[in-house]
Order: sequence, then structure tokens, then C-alpha cells
Amino acid sequence: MGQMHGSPAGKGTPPQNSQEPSTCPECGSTSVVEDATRGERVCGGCGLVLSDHRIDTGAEWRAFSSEESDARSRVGAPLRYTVHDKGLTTVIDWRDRDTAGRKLTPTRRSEIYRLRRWQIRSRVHSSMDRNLAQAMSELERLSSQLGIPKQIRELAALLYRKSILQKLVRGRSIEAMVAATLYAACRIRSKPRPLDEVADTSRVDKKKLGQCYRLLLRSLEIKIPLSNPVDYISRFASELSLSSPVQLRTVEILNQSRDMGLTIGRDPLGLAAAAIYVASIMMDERRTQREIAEVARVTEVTVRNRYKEIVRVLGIDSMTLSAQ
DNA sequence: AAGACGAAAGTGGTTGA
DNA sequence: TCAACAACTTTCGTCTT
Repeated sequence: MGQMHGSPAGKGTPPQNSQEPSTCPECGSTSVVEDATRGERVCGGCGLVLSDHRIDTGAEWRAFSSEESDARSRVGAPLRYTVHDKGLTTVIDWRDRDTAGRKLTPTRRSEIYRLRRWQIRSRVHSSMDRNLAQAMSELERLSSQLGIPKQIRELAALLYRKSILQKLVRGRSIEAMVAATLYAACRIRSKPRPLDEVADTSRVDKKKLGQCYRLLLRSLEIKIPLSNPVDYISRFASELSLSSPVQLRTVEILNQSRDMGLTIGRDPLGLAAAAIYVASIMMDERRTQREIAEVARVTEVTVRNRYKEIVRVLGIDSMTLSAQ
């Protein structure tokens, strides 16, 4: 029982993994600030929240041999935010026995009854928990329909908890707030989904969703940079059955366009769509403007306008495009 | 006939007085 | 709070492949 504490890496040195860079992936700034009171790491340059609610997932014990390491394991399911009580449920049994199976004394027994009542009250009758329970099932439904990975779901759940504490849900629909947190979570993790897509699958109208999203950013003081068109490419390309060379070409085009200052003030979705259009022609896997516009959820007109600009600024002439 | 083009008017959000 | 504004959408007639 002697050596239960102290992480392997030593005190005050959090485990380093790829998810916790000391430079910001968005703006490249090295001024990443630790906000210990909130358990968040925030980029000093652009304000991007790099990680929040840090949990040392390493072992809290030390193992001196592999046998020892195998023998010791953590107890219980990992902490999860998508379960409305964080998965930390203690159930008081209905049997009037203690853990050894002995009958309880009358005093002890009435005490247990009292605890049991409390448990039921605090779990079921608290309005916050009821809200959460409903929200989490909606989150579950939405994410599985959109194919959102568990990690991002958990982040969305965390954001939702925060927005409940800030009383943001009051007077708004749970569905809308859930959708907004999920949309935000996707963007934070650089796996953005078009707002339209989230709105459609959640039956929340686009305007409401946008409002909730902006409220979320303001109230929780989160800064999320504009989404990068590149983050859309692999998804769009697979929906259009485009090969990976086309994807690479698309990314090149996007990077060049950015360097030419073509991307400022432009809808990232439109840029992604146009770049795919150009690349698909160059690589001889042409897709129509309409097909691309559909998956990117922009209009053909936007695809056209962006694509015209790209061709003009990058000096791609019609010969390059029409060369078969 | 389908796809591409571009003009014109409408929409929702941002900005700045 | 309001008007100007930029980007995007909708709609539609015309040209191109």
C-alpha cells in the first residue's frame, strides 16, 4: 500500500502526447497559456481552446515490473460526459443486507432508507439532470446519424454541461443547444460539418442553430477560428468518389489560393467546393458543378465564382484545364 | 439535353456612425 | 439603432459541349 501516488512522469509534468502541442495548430503561435482554474489550455495568439478538462489518463500508481503493471488495473468505467450523471452512479441496493450479507440493525436500516430517497431525489428530480438526460439522448441520436466520433461527442457533451451552468438553455430548445454544441465541437477538433448539414439532421432551423452557436461562443468565451477549407476535402472527396491524387491536388490549390490572399472573407465551403472542381478537371476525374455544390451545400453560382477567381489568380489557363 | 455561364434581385449577418 | 456593405443565394435566360 506504500506507493500509490505520483505519476510515472513525475509531479507537475503532465504526460505529453500529440493531442497537447505547445504550439497552436491553427495560428502557429507558441504562446499557449495554461488556465489552471478552468483546466483549459488556450492559445494566446488566436484564443483557440487546445484542450479542456485535462485528465491525467496515466496510471496513478507506479509499476516496477510488467507483472505488477498487468496485475493492477483501474476500477470502473472511464469518466464520460455523454452519460448524464458522468457514469458515476452509486446504486443503493434494495436488499437490507450489508456487503457481507448480514442483516442490518434497525438504525442502520432507516439510515439506508433515507439515503435511498436522497439518491432518487437528487438523480431523477433535479431539473438539470432531467434536462441533461434528454439532451444526451438527443446528442447520441444526432451524432450517430452524422457519424461523429466519440471523442467529439464527449467534447460536445462537455460544452453542453457548461452551457447549462451558464443558464443558456433556458428559453431555448434543448435540441437547438445540443446541435450548436455538436457543431462547435466538430469545429474545435478541426472536423467541421456544414451548418446546413447539422441543421437538417437535427430538425433545428439554420437560423436558430447559428444563433445558439454564436451565443455559445460569447457566453463560454470560446474562440473558434474560421474553419479551414482543407478540413472538408477528404469527406467531400469520398462522397464524390474522387481518388486521393485529386484530394492532394485540391489541397495544393487551396494552399496556393490562401497564399495569394484569395481566401479572406470567403466561405470555406465555397472554396473547398471550387478547389475540388478545379482539381477534378485537372486530374481528369471531372465532376459537375452541380454535384460538387450539392455535397458542399453551396450553390453552383458560388462554386463558379470561386473557381473563376482561382483560375485567374493561380494562372491556370484553359489549356491546362481542358487538356485531356 | 445537360452543363456552364453570368446578370439581377433578394437574404441574413457584420460593421461603423 | 440604423443604414451601408460584402458575400452568398435564388432565379432565369443564354451560350457551349
